[in-house]
Amino acid sequence: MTGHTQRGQCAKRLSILEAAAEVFCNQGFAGASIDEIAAAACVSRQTIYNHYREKETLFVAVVEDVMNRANAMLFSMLSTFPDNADNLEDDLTAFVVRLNRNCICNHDGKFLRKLVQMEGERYPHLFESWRQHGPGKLTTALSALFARLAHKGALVIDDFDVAARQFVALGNADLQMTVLFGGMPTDGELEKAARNAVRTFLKAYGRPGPEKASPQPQLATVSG
Amino acid sequence: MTGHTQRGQCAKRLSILEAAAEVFCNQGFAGASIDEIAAAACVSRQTIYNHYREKETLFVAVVEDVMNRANAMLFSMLSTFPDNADNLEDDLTAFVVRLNRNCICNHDGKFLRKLVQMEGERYPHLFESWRQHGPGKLTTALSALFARLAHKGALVIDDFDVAARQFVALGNADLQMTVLFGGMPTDGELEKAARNAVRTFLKAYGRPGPEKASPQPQLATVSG
DNA sequence: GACGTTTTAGACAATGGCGTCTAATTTTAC
DNA sequence: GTAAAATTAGACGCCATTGTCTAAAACGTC
Repeated sequence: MTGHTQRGQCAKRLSILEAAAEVFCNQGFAGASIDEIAAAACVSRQTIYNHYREKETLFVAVVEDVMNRANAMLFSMLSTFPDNADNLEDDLTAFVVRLNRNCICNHDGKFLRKLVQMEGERYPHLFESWRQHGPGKLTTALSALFARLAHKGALVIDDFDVAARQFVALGNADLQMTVLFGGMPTDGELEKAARNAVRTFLKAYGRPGPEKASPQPQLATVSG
Repeated sequence: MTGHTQRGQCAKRLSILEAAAEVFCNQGFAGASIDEIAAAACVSRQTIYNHYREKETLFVAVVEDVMNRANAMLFSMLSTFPDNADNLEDDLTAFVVRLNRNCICNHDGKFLRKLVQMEGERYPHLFESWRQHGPGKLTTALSALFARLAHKGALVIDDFDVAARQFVALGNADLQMTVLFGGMPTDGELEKAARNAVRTFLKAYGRPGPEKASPQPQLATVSG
């Protein structure tokens, strides 16, 4: 190894991280065994100890890895905000669908939620970082978006932060159980959930003006 | 033992269940040790094996015990619904405060949430029962309440089930992080969160009629 | 006070996981 | 091709935990 190391290592590393994420997620930190991780990664136990000093080191590395992926995904999502106020309902709906699919209900989202619940108190620094870069970034960005839209007159909002948190909460309202048990909703469920969420959000915060926010005022909602 | 057994046992049983709940919640099933539970319960290890055949038996008993308490609490809450439409905002707010304090953010709520996340896949029957008797009962009851209120003309709702889920989701929107990390919000936070939730809910579903739903249309919201 | 039950402390074997070590083998770099 | 580095399988010591067992103590009831 003459300096820039990585290559054969890299494949093994990724294999280990992936397998460890799976096993930690299913068994928890205490329940996960290094041997099981090694087997799942098709790697010898010693190789794991070669890369990570001990079980805890591996665990922290796994969490950081998943967090990085999740953060990158969130960041790429936040750059696709709807910025003009035409088609606001459809744009927001599409955003919620993608947010739920790519950040909340996906593999990494499930992993982080489980881990925060299970080991959050044991690694406060790790999960404080998650909070800031995940939910924190999301609500901050949403808050800014809503401020822009309110400035344009497309929304009527008194507290942008509250509205942002409520937006996220509404986006998950119909998926709570699926999400809690780790399932992935179907495309249809994602679509329905997002539509219900945005419809209610706009009923509460949409401009009351030209009666355009909700096209069919009294039609039955797509039920969950 | 002359027939109806229980008495000295009962105290020990409760002590064991309480301690086990604490330890299981903090360490997870795999991480919890019988000795630690015994020590926390001020009981010898053999006594535990005397009441519960093995670790898993104890675990199931603990979950069922907590679920029963939580269900009883929820049931008592559901009987205190606001039923008349005057003071709807205040009544709903008070309900959300109590719901969050007594069912969502309290000890048992935290325990069940953690356990559902951690071990839900390993005990599907147990947690299906939780889902039905907990969140299921809650949204059903809320749905019925909203139907009554809509019938009276106090609310305008197209899909009662969706509205019920959204109501719960909004009630937690401002507390997500506190709840996730197992903390108990202060009274002030509970009050603010509930008020924000109900205000938004009524903006979306309140009768638009005599401009009474939101007393100060454009005043700043109590921010979270 | 006597008897049956429950509890207790501790010893005990069995299991399984962690982390180390070694010697052989494979991969990589040059 | 050769040397350095990485990987592997497996054995090993160590420790924690589970669940059993036993003999003594505490308890409750009559």
